[in-house]
Amino acid sequence: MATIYDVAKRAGVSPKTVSRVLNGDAPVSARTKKAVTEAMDALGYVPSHAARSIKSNKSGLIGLITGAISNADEVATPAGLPELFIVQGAQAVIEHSQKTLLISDTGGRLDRVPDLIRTFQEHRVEGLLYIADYHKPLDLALPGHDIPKVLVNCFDDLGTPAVVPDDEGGQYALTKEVIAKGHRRIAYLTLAPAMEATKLRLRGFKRAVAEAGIAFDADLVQPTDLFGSPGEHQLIWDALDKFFSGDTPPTAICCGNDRLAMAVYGILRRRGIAVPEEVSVVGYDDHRLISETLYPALTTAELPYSAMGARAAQLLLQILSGGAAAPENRVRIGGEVKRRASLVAPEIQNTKKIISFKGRTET
Amino acid sequence: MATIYDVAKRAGVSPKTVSRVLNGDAPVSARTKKAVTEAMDALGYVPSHAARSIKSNKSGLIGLITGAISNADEVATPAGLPELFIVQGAQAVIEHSQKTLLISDTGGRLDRVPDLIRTFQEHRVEGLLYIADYHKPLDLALPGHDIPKVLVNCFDDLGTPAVVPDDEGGQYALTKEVIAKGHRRIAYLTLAPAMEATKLRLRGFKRAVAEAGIAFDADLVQPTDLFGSPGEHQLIWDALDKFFSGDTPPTAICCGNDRLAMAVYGILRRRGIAVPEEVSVVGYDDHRLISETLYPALTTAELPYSAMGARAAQLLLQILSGGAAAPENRVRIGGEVKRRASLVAPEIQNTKKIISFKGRTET
DNA sequence: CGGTGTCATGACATCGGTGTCATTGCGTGC
DNA sequence: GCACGCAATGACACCGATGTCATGACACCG
Repeated sequence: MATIYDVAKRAGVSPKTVSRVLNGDAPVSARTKKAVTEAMDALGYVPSHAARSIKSNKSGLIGLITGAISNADEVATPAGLPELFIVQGAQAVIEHSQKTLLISDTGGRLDRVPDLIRTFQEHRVEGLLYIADYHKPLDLALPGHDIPKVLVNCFDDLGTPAVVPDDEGGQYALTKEVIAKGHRRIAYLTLAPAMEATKLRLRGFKRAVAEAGIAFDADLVQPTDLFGSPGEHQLIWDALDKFFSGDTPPTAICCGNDRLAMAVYGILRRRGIAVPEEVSVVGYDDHRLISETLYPALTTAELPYSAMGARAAQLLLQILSGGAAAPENRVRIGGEVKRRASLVAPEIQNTKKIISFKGRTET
Repeated sequence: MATIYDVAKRAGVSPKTVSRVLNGDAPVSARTKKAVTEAMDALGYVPSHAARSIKSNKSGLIGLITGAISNADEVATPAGLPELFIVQGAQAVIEHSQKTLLISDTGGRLDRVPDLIRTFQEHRVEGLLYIADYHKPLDLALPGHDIPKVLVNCFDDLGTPAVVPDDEGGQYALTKEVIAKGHRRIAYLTLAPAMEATKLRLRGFKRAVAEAGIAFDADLVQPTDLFGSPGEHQLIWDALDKFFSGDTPPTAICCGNDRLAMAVYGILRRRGIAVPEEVSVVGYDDHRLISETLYPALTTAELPYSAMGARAAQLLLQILSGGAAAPENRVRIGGEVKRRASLVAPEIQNTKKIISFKGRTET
């Protein structure tokens, strides 16, 4: 690879002058500039990042640690793949900041994190984004005390800046939406009770129900945690069985995430219960691959991963530029309720169970 | 950040000796080694990658270009998210090679690729993996002639090494599986006809059908291309309508991908046709989020993205180490047929349409 | 006991850029 | 006509590592 010396020799100037043309930080005559530019083109010269950063002591790199790439085939992980949207959001912001994102993957193994951070340190990253696969307390002590960090989708109790989803607010808004349609008997198939998201969302669910003057019925809340395990479908089956064997079955079912809703669709079909004609179903996440493709399309609460990534990146850049020192160290990002065909008013349920195949119109 | 000089001063040795301890490339007395190690720990010293690479003229970096991260919410893209599994496969191999993967994202915009490659050149990447979002001819001329490259999920006509899925073989094997169950009337909802995958898979489908002595019925093949568009469900609905309004409706439906199969499940349910009791359904991709979660679970052909990524990375590393110059420049990777509940023999169809809700056992 | 080989270590140059300071040439004001 | 200022450029040191070569201290051999 050509160096600045090669360019200088070819253009008949000193290396320093080539440097000036590159950076435009000092006056260079038009003639000289032209000669240098031509020499650079002829040689295919590209400046060496390494040489620059060694002198300036600035790498222009932002490290990002995620398990998303390796978790991608881990159906067992509750949130699963969408974590990548966080990466996407961060990438979009970093891209506009003259910095380069260095993405590393844990390979799903937390014990690799220290190695990854070590590699980042070798590259002298200026800041670090740590992305958890789902909303939870940080599950390890991050080394690299001197690197500014922003946590995403997780949080610690040391005051490290963190960006998390507003799970309570999201489930609250979604439940309000269900209630607004007229539902009073609302079942809730939650994710694992120990999960942060489950705790927060259940709080939002209860708040919405209470505000509507509906008595909370614990029998209508069932955890279905064995995600991706062979017994999962059976667990959901049993939970639905409980709901529908009671005297007053629910007219709407909230699901812990869209994936769960997808399984519920299939099991309800086998059970002979039509969605949304006999029961409305809503999810959580707005995993569009699921929510938009399911038939009928799924009403769900958006898990604002992309916005979280973007916000975290902004926060980090702000910290790096010496900006306002963490005003609040945990930022909660809210998402929208996505209204689709799976949620309808209970009054119109049971009125159009027979749908003609032909002549049907798309809603 | 501490330098090798700081460490040397603290340990009372020369910088070169510290270097020797770091690299273990020359004998150092045990006493000295201990002093140096302690100094490094005390100062939190981490060697500078930039300084190393400037001297050795080796960056140890492999560039990877993908649109996966940004495409992640693009339901409209046929293959969509799974492209990430390619990244995962590559990552896993690179990780074991003492190299660091530099991942960049096109943001879905091909015109950004030259910029990304320029950034890679500044970092002096030693090789480049270019990953397309679905199997297709390379859609742009890649700059950076002097960088060894491997294409993944795409190919050009310049002889650049490429790793692609064996679409024909995959559909052939899957169709053979359907036929082996006893099906003779097999419908096929394809992806867009112009797609590479569609052409190849259709070839595999026809080959399997022909080998079984089944006459190819063009009416049973319907393209359903408007992916993710609002009219998509309608298009599938119409195609299914055609299939089932004939005299001898199909007993099995092959779908262009798992997402399509998911939509088919919902529409068949609305139509009152049970899967797999009345019709078997198979997909393509083995997008596990879908194939394992759908109820009943989906029989499908694996799109071996992870293996493709791994193979491509191996190939690139081999080229970098001056290994065998591209023996064959297009490597086709085959995937397995994943047998799940959605495909059953036609004889047993229609025999168990009524399933009791309770007492059911998981298969 | 002197020559020789090995071990352990350091001095110095070098990689590809950039910061600092010096130098040259030319127009301008008095 | 001379001092001065500014534009344009170059010489040189330096960033943090490592390669090359030299050096001093021993041990071993004849």
